[in-house]
Amino acid sequence: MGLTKRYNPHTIEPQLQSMWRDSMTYYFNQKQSEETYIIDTPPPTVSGHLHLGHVYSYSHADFFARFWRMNGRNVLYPMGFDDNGLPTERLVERRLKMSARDMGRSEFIKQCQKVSVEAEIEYETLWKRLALSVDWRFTYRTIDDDVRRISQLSFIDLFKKNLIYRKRAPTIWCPECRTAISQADVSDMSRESEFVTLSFELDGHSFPIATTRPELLPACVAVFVNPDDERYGDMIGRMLRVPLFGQQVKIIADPAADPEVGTGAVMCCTFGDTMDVAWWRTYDLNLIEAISSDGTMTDSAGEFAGMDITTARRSIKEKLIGAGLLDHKISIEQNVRVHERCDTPVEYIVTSQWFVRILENKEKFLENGRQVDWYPAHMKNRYAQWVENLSWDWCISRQRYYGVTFPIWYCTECEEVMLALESELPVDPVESQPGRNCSCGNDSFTPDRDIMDTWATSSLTPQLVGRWLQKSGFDGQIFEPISIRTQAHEIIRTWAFYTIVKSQYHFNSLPWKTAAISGWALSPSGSGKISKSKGGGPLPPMEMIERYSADAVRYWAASTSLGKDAIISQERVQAGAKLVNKLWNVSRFAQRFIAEYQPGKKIPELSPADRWILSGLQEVIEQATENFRTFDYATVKSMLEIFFWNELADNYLEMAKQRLYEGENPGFDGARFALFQALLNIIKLFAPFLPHVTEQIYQGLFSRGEHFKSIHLSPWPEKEPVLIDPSAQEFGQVLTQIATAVRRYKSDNGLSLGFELNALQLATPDTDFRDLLGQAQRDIASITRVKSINIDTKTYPNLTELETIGSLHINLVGE
RNA sequence: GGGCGCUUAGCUCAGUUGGUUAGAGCGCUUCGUUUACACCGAAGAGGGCGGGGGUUCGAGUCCCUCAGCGCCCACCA
Repeated sequence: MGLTKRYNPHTIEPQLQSMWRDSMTYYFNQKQSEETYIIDTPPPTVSGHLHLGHVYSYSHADFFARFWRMNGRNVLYPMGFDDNGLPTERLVERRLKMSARDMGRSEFIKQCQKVSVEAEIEYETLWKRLALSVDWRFTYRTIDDDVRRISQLSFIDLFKKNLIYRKRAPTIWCPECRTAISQADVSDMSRESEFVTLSFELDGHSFPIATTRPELLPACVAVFVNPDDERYGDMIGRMLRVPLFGQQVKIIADPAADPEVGTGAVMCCTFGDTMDVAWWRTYDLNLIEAISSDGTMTDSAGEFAGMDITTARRSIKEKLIGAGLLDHKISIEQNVRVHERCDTPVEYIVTSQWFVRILENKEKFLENGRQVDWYPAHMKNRYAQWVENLSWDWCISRQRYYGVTFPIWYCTECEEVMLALESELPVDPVESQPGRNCSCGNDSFTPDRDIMDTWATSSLTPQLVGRWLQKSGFDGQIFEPISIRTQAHEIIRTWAFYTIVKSQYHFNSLPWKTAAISGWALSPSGSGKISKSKGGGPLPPMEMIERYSADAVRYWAASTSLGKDAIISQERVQAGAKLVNKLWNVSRFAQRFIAEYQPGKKIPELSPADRWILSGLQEVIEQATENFRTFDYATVKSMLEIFFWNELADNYLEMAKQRLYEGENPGFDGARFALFQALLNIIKLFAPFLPHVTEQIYQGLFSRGEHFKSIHLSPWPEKEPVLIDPSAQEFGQVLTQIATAVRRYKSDNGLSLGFELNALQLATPDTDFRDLLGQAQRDIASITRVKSINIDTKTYPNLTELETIGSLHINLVGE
């Protein structure tokens, strides 16, 4: 099969994708005994729209998959979909403009499933079009039965190991989503806020206290001052009267109260922030719940009961002003903690939730983090810092609907937990009953109606991928660390951390040996000029692929190294498209000489140019391989590009052309051999990045000789030590410089590069140098288009001097 | 407040363990249809590597320091 004149990615790419699918190119071989390479790639969560950030980091995983596959590993590269949980729920609520509560549990779940399926199709279509070399037979969905079974089993295992507990306690709460959330679900948001100073009352006198949250006055249970604050020294232990609400609260001294802030006295409410929670615990204070789980004020707020938080704050302030109890207010920039899924400020309210014990094992998790190889290495710090700063156990229960249910019921008599049996999993406790008696003899139970945090399930992806407990999968079960986790940096604190937790608790092992952390793709809009000059933001991934090709988009994704954020750049994608085209054209040029050719065992006689390019090739093979092993795909890509374009295409081919065109001549075999080797190896090295064009070239020129059905199943290049020749590489530089000197002459004189010059004189007193130049006569003549080359010991008068390189003088004869 | 990363041509980025005149792509200038390619080729212009100090025969490359940007974490009455 020959190469067509033009390479059209829009038709070829889908054709190749079908071919790979039909010939099961990316299948993991379950029977094969070769070393496996198992990839734990993020199951994307339903987000509503796909962007190039997805393409960016998933491409990186695919580079590794393809590299290791060509290196003989039996690669298992599955895809998953994290369809359960709040992201899907939020999306459904947004789309239908209706809350889950209003829709009803079963209808809502139905809608979530529908949206999940649609989103998954969209993802799968994109992944396939991008040519991720996924084995789609192993796809998992976090809402599927077998995944729910594993997730519930995980719960039961943790329960039996006493690593999980249920407790009624202050919990981080999202009033918008009306569920408990975990520390990891919280992020910061900066906003304008009003810091007001209120008059508390001490023995008939005003006692000013500043706060941003006057609506919490009904929940005020104490006031704290710093023990060293002279203003308050004699007031400690006395009682204050809370404005408007009238309850009496004690003044307590605690070093955490900062004399510099506000009036130095701070009210403690149950609960305004984590400090309040800590004080409440330490001093065993009263509990007054001012805010209910739906984000409205409770009866404790008296006339303000039922108002939402913002309205209550405003109303209470107005009332305070009216009563002359609000001294003054100032505007401040305040950082508030918000639920990252909806940006709603979180509250701390007392509820019963399930927690996984993580605080007591921080040290172990830090140790495990140190044992993982992080790429880039500094991502390890990010993990460590998160673990060190953890201050809550992992709350895994959510008062939501679409997710994995807890496999438990509570006895209506003694409230003891009844676990489902492993054989019953997956189970929805709302839909069934234990069918056996509680240890107290009672046979009536209430189900746990919550669902699990989505991370409680996705933290098991190494086990899902490893087919934990599935007899239908591999022989045996894979619990040992799998090869690699690829993910972006923002979910180190969630996905990476929780995965380490689960593997530790279930198997006392690491989940994976290596974590490769990608950065983000950033929109160019923030950086000014680019978006202005090109108009508008980045294209959606599918449009980008359609406009330029999947290979071109992948090229962009390979252009910024692991861990770094990449600006989305159409220019960069375009450069990828040009590279694809160049690869095609070089191959079309080569086709004429190597289509029927198969190099023999014996290396033919090589010209200096042949030796130069072949030695350079060995160096590229070696360095590309080394860099790929340390996940530095970006260096590999750029090194290949320079070698291919600047050295092979721009210079070597010009040096070899004469010998190639002439056919049977003493230099022909060498040129053909070098061209064959260089091109075959280059397309193999490019294959992980540009799977389509390299495959098409391989099918056209090389597969017949190599006997592999796909370049992606062919072996990765290995360097040939006999072809390594440092002096040839040095001399290659000289050849290039001679070419440049002549090209400059033509350029300066407005001559075409094809213009035939009569004679070139190369003069040097160095005998060995002259000998080499003699061997390279045809190489030089070919690239310079000079009819004759005179090699002399010294220059003569009346020559046009073009360049001097060391002892070598390059002169033009008689023009 | 703590941590991490970044700061190299107009733009987007490479610059290995410190070593000759700092690189690429895009953009720009001039020129050019050579039996692969105008999605091309050639020749150029353009930066002295954020500021300052130091180590060294020699530093984008190591050390100190300052500044700006970004991210993470903490605080956030």
